[in-house]
Amino acid sequence: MKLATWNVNSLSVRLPHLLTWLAANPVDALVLQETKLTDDKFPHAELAAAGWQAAWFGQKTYNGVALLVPAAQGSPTDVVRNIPGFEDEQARVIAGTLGGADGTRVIGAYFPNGQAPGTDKFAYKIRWLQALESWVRTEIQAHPQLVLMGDFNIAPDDRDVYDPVAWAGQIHCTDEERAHFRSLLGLGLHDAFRLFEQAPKSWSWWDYRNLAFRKNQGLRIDHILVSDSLKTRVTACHIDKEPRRADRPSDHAPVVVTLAD
DNA sequence: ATGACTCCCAGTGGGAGA
Repeated sequence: MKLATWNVNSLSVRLPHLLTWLAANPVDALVLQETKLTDDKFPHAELAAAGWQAAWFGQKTYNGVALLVPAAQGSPTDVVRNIPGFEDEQARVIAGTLGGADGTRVIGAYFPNGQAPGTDKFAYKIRWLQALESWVRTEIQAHPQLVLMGDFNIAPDDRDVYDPVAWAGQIHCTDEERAHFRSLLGLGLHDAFRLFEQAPKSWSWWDYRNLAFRKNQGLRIDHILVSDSLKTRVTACHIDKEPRRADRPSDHAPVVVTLAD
């Protein structure tokens, strides 16, 4: 089984890239972030024509998430949009269960950016992280086979940052954000990427500016966390840089995890 | 260099992203 996450930075702009990627990477589930589409504009017909069914949850201009699975597969069940009990005007979370009630729980999330420590947006990021943690705690109890993946907007460690000195204490790299990432791990989740030896300077995002991709100056902020019971089945996890080389690419690359059946 | 690019909604500029 393969599961993946990708921040597409506008699904209307990136739909051709997405269809190309899906054709070459027939995953069992893909979560998208930053679709930037209201629900009435979600391209479900184009995806269906390519063999993919979807659940989606979006808004105008910002945010927006989706969960894609092959049309031949059973539809995800118990689909949840945003964090239950957490009032939020922003569309950031979509969850569904694959393979029936005792199957794999997939949570796709677009974590808040947070702008800068001390701002209202940072305070919102922290509140959102606290709400996510308490919800995921109960979700793992209900669904031991759980994966939490998406654009976390947190670089967990200095090795996930191209210039840790320049980024010290900056957004994505603050102690407070990193402590929340560790809190998620404390729920019994594991960073699938770090279960394996990886090349140094592995990033999932590169700024559009400054020739950052060409110079490989980026951050690893897109993650796949797997629960204890899934961890034993994980056989690989990689970042697919190929779509970042395309014309008009997203600034993020997909992350893919492979699990033994 | 408080930049650099890209997206969006707007509307001939500005906010947000990371």
